[in-house]
Amino acid sequence: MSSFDELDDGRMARPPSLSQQAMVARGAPYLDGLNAPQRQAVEALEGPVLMLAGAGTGKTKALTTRIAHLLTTGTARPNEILAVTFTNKAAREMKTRVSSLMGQAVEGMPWLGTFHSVCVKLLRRHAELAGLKSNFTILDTDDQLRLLKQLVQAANIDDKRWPARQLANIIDGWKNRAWTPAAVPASESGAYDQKGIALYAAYQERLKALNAVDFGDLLLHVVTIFQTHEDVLNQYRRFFRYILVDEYQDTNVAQYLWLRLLAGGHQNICCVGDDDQSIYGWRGAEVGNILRFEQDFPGATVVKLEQNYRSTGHILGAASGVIQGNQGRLGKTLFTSGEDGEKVRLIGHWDGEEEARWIGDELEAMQSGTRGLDPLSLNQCAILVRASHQMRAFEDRFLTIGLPYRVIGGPRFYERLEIRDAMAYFRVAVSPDDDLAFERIVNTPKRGLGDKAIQKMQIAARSNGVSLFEGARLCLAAGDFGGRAKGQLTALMEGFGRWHASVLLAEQSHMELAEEILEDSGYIAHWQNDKTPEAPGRLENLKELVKALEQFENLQGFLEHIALVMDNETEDAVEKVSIMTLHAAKGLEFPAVFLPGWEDGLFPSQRSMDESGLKGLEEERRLAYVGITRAERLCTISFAGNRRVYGQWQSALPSRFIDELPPEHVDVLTPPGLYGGGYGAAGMGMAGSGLEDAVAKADVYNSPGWRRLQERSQARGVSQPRETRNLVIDAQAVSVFGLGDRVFHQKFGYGAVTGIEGDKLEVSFDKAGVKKVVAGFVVAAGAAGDDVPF
DNA sequence: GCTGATCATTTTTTT
DNA sequence: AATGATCAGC
Repeated sequence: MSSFDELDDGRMARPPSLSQQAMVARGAPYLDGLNAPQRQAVEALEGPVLMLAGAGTGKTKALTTRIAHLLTTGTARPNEILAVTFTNKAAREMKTRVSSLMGQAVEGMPWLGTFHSVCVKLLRRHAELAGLKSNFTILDTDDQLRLLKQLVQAANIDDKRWPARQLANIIDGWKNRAWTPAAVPASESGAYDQKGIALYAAYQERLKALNAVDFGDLLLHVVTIFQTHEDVLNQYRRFFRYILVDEYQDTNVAQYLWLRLLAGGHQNICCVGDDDQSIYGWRGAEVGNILRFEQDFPGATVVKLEQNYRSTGHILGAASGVIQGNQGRLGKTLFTSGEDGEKVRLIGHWDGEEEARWIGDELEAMQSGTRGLDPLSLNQCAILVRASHQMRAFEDRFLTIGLPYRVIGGPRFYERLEIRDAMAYFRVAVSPDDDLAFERIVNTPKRGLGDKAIQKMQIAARSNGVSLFEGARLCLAAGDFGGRAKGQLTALMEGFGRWHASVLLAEQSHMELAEEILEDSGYIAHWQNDKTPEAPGRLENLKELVKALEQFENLQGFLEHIALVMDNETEDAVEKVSIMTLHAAKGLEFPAVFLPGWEDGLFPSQRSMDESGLKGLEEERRLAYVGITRAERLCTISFAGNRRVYGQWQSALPSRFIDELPPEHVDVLTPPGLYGGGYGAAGMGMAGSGLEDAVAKADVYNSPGWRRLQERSQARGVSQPRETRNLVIDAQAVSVFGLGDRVFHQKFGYGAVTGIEGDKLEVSFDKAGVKKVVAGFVVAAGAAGDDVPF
């Protein structure tokens, strides 16, 4: 195990060097660029500090300057500062910015990293206290799931009725709350058909036997060690003299306990966060942590950063209006000294495809500059969606018009099948007793080893108390396999014998070794023989994987890195518009932002509201706030009346969040396609404009939500399109339908009303079957719809 | 043991 | 609509 040099606490009191004293005396230059609250947050070095930093208020600047200040004044040395973030990206950015503030590379800030990477370091030092060896492996969610599935099946549970995935979520939830199996409260005993707690215990036993941990364990084990070994805890309380925490609103209970334990002595903890940007509640984050900070750390200095340097006045106004709908906020009011800029634009569309089409056109127009705005490059534009399935409409559209785009946070490189297979090969080569990895690839490519064969190996392994790898060897020796299986498995085992020796001796470069493994195991050939269209891409990815090895000393180092750093940031020279989820957008900013899909049920997400009620709705609202505040200059919100979800057409009302936008900050755009000629025909290039479309679309624009918008725009003197005025059906028309009425729907055709629930109708359509539709989207047959030819 | 066909399922996801 | 999982048949 490595020495404790990073943790040297031998010289607690050190006089600042002369240069440091001189620096303090003349006022450090890095402080000059700060506003008053930022400066206060930077200079309050001792004791607990809560920095409430609204979106775009320069929180990273304050945080990094604080670190620089700690170092420059000689208050702390680099290795005495514990600074934790949630993402590798955030950690990297902090490192870079501290370095540039200091005017030199920061030598060893060994404890600036993600919660998980810091915990890995700690756990490797004290693995034995958690019943592990210090070279434990870190399982990803895939391994975790396969392991749980085995346990579920071993317990004779019908994994159809009780999916392993569900158990994984339950266990993750418990770990997030820092509950070991013994500590799970009785109130949870009903989980997973009463068997949850027992399976959790069995799972932890298996992990220990495998010398492995999952992501949740990294924190849980360290917290447990701190709680049960006071000497260890006290040691670290002395080492980490100053603690800084980024995105505090996203901490879960385990992380909270971890921080409280470490800060328990000196209380030199500075937490930065924004309760209005807490959007990971479904992942165990507790907004309560930040709301309770002052009780948890009495005497805390609370600093609010409210001056926004990112967005225009209208954008901030719209965001503030929306977030005000939430209860129990700590309450910040963002302001800017900049200009009001463009109002937030709001536009409704007939369906998701039209929404994508319109945004595509807008993006093209913006590149040459519109509305007096400077031309924007695609790199400066982003489309932020609630759910990833919304991305497809945009991808389809952008591919057809040849608009370059990049999807952020999509399927990640290291999560791809072929990469995971290859890494499993590497894992076995490094540690042959990595059972999960061995099991993954023992029959990939096909070696004639099916379930039965693997079962034999497992029995052999378990009854002899050895690894699966040794179990396979025993089975071979016992002559359990014949024919093809025997030959191929023998070859594979011999291969691993060679490769493992090569890892130990390090006689050849690890890149050569990696290539040899993939080649000689037949894995490359496996994809070369594969006729599916994605096979060439997979081979390409494998090449890239080997290339990525270059940056590492050896395979072990690579695997360690990969377990914790799964990001796939590919900087691209080509200008592209970014498409990502709202979650992925947190912390980013763009001059122009599009927020499509603001429909009730999609955003706010129905599921979120069903599962978490008001809490869920408030988290959705914070997501809306995060979305709007990503925009610097232009923010465009849109919704579609109809959308295809899981292959079925569904109608929806505009999001309730749209009604929460303060009208004075919003510009309601005229519905496209409603002009006979003009914009609709020329600009949109749409088929079927004119009366036919106007009649059909009148239904959408007659929905209650849309009518509210119309009223709003009318009130502000914006004229609505000529055609719609004549076609607006009175509000009562919505409730006019009765059971048995014949109705017409644009997508589903004619049908009869079979049920009424509030503003929703159940309609039995002649061709499309029974569907639930919003009353606003159907027309009484014999009224407007009948005369329209389709 | 492997392959193809049918059937059910479908959020957001820092590590 | 598309993907993944399971099951029947070879």
